[in-house]
Amino acid sequence: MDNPLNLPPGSVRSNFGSAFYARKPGSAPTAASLSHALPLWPPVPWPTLMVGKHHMPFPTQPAAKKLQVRRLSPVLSQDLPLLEALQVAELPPPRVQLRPLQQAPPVLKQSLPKTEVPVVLPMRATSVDVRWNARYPWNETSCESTDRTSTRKQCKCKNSKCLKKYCECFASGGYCNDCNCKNCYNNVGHEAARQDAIDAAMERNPMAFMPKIGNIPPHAAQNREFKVAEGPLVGKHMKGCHCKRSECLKRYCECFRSNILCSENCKCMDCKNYESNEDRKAIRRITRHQQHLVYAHHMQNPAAMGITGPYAALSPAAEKLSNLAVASSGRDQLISNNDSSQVI
DNA sequence: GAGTTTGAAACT
DNA sequence: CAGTTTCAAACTC
Ligand SMILES: [Zn+2]
Ligand SMILES: [Zn+2]
Ligand SMILES: [Zn+2]
Ligand SMILES: [Zn+2]
Ligand SMILES: [Zn+2]
Ligand SMILES: [Zn+2]
Repeated sequence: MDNPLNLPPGSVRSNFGSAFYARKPGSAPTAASLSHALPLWPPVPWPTLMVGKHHMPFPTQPAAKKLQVRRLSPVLSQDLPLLEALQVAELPPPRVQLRPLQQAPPVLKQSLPKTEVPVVLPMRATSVDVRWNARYPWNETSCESTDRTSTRKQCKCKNSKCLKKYCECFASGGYCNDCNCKNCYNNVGHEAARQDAIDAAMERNPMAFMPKIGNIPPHAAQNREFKVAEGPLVGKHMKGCHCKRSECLKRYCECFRSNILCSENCKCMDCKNYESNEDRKAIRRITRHQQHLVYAHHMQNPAAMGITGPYAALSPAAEKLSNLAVASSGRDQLISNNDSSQVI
């Protein structure tokens, strides 16, 4: 969505490989990594892997998981098409393919602070969500909002020209569109510079524009049902987070903001983003509640939402709840007890 | 709205 | 690779 103009989108699809390779014939490292990466990737971006370690604080199981997977080639061919269908995403296109398409969709933007749903694609097939970048969860579930609102957040970059991954628009492979950035080069008027930036980012990290969250659902994928909305979490962050102070229960954590549990890929400290954690459950509960409130509010007065903080648009009641959540996560005592019963 | 905190991305 | 700096979002007040 949002990629208005341009589109690079396609990229994802079938052309991963080509895209990668396409660019600089020269870069050795890149090529090397890619080559080995390629085989695995095509379809679902991150097939699976697993393993690992993870220090789970408690007994809980690693939520994460174990999945196994296998399959490679066969999948490839199949999946590709699927992916293509589902995803519309955008990826920075290799230079070659740029297409000047134009026009930007209307895009509506906005939404609540939204939580990001990781998404699950209910639909057809397969799978997974692929979000291009955890930093930007825009993904909306297809069913839900798909049509309308293509939610996208507007960046407010000031020093990066929106040509570094610090910019969420750029990081997600999209162009800035109706953002509040300054000195923005992430637009069709600066295509050359943008492409150079893409190349540079890819050179630093060949997987720079690959989805950060991989799902893995061999079987899950096949079962359409899944838990559609909400569920906690399907998928895992491929690089894992490295949080030190947020306990992975604040949006500073990419796993948390993508609504997925931390996995063995994460190297976080004092992580509470694991299945059995009570603080996490409480927060999720509240978040959900907020969404409802917000949604309701939104319905009433669409114009109301703002840009402000996460809870800004919430009704007072919601705000209180959110505060409560925060407090609880912190360390207070009461929280947990109070909720003794519930949760998810 | 200004100021602080946070962790990814970039840089050395 | 580790350590540091930069950056913009998330959060706080
Ligand atoms: Zn930007
Ligand atoms: Zn932008
Ligand atoms: Zn911009
Ligand atoms: Zn984390
Ligand atoms: Zn994590
Ligand atoms: Zn964690």
